[in-house]
Amino acid sequence: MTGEKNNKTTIIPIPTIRRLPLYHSFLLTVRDKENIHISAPGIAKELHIHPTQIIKDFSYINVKGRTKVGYEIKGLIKILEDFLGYHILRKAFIVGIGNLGIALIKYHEFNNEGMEIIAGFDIDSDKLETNINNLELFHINNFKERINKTPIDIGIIAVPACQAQEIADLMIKNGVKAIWNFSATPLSAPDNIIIENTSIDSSLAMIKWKLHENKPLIYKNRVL
Amino acid sequence: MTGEKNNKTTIIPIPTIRRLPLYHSFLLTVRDKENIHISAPGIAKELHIHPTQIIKDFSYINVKGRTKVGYEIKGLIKILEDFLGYHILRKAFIVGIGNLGIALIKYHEFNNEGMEIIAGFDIDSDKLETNINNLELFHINNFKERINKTPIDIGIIAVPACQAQEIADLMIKNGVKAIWNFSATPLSAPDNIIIENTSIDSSLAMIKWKLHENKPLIYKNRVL
DNA sequence: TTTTAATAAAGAAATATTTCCTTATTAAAA
DNA sequence: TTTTAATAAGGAAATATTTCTTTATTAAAA
Ligand SMILES: NC(=O)c1ccc[n+]([C@@H]2O[C@H](COP(=O)([O-])OP(=O)(O)OC[C@H]3O[C@@H](n4cnc5c(N)ncnc54)[C@H](O)[C@@H]3O)[C@@H](O)[C@H]2O)c1
Ligand SMILES: NC(=O)c1ccc[n+]([C@@H]2O[C@H](COP(=O)([O-])OP(=O)(O)OC[C@H]3O[C@@H](n4cnc5c(N)ncnc54)[C@H](O)[C@@H]3O)[C@@H](O)[C@H]2O)c1
Repeated sequence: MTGEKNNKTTIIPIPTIRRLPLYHSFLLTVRDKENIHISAPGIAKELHIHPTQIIKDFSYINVKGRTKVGYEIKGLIKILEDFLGYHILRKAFIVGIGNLGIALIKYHEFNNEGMEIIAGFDIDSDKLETNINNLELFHINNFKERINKTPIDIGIIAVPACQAQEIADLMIKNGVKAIWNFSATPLSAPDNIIIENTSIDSSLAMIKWKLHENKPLIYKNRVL
Repeated sequence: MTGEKNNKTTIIPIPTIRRLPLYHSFLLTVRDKENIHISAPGIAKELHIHPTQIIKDFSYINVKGRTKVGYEIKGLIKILEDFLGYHILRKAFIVGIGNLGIALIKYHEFNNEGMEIIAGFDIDSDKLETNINNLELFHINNFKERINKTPIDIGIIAVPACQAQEIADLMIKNGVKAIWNFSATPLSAPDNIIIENTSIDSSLAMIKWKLHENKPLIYKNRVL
């Protein structure tokens, strides 16, 4: 949340945090191209984010650019990765080895972004037979036992909406610090538990509403 | 974007739109339970959204509650579905029949939320052999031909980041109105094209940053 | 019937976030 | 070398969003 600037503590806006991985991803695509530097307007053109927004975002994480030149690409990538903790590998369990669960397990990029899924759980024994990246799969009844053996930080929920709260409670009871919820139902949790709702259905709602209204956004350039 | 209130046009905040499907999903879980009504504080307790926020959100779509009683659940569900256009089925193509693409194709709930995926495309011919829900699969080279035969509103991008812009350009050139982008790279598009970036990686970044900072949110109750 | 307490509504205030404006810097062009 | 134009930076302003406060309503309790 905080970044030091001189001595003052500045508060980093949540939307800024959400944009940082976008910058990171974009910068990877321009690294090793002809230029060593990229300017805010240069990024803005591709990402449809206002250039001063980009400069502000970078200033929150104490990144300074050079006038007339911009930002050094590789250095910026490094700073973003450090800030976002890509080099600190957090252990995770995933519950729900369904369609989405399998996609998440197979997505290797998470390892580069600092999350390692080390076990999967399902209530359906048939699902435990499948081999996905050699991931260890267990029945949900074994959750407590496994987490006691290997404590984890992140619990990923990919079960149907009606089961999500139950699994969340199980995770919280067993010391999970952060819950990543892919079900459409928001979860109840104590304030000390980090909850991230990735609601794919909310995204669809946004698209459908924009199609229906067919009006420009209030903040034209807002990407997230 | 707009809701009529008396004669004045009110602007609906984007975060409100994103919360509406969460209310909808939650209300489904309490429908057919003992109570006919639910109050804003009642919803707030489960969803960790401030009760006055909920009342405000509902007021934007002209939903009125009854003092001491709250909101009639079934009627509210209906209004939300109408507002979000769940009953208007929009046609969609999906490009990228990989791990995530398959999960999205298999997710039947989209049909209830007003989106029907009617064809899939990939560059890898092997992928076109797989049978997923009997969906018609084509080589990406046939995109233009297929869209001319059956115009669609929504193009879903589930290809690797480096290919995403190319596919977006193809979609735009062929009249797609809205692009739903699951790749980590934000896309460039003319202003009249609706772009929705569902950045799963941004969500992870948020979790990792909160784990690292271990500080409360500024807006405590913010769920999206 | 009267009182109490829970609630919605509406507007005000507080807070958060983006965009604008002005200045300073500096690479590249003249 | 001097000028020009592109850019970053920092603060101000504008805008957006959430939260608070007050008031009115009404179901339930007394
Ligand atoms: N697939 C998608 O593209 C998609 C899109 C939007 C939202 N979602 C959400 O993601 C979640 C998962 O979706 P899906 O398509 O993978 O569903 P799915 O039905 O394919 O998989 C759900 C899995 O959870 C398991 N499960 C159910 N109850 C369980 C329990 N108590 N403990 C452990 N495992 C349990 C099931 O056996 C199944 O394997 C759902 O909440 C869905 O709404 C998915
Ligand atoms: N799987 C996940 O859980 C996950 C998580 C976060 C982000 N993503 C993003 O979603 C996207 C898809 O991820 P995935 O895991 O399904 O990857 P994947 O590699 O499994 O699938 C990608 C598919 O796209 C196809 N493809 C490549 N170039 C193409 C082209 N030009 N035209 C048509 N098809 C083409 C490939 O043949 C492949 O089938 C990626 O951008 C990824 O970053 C996925």
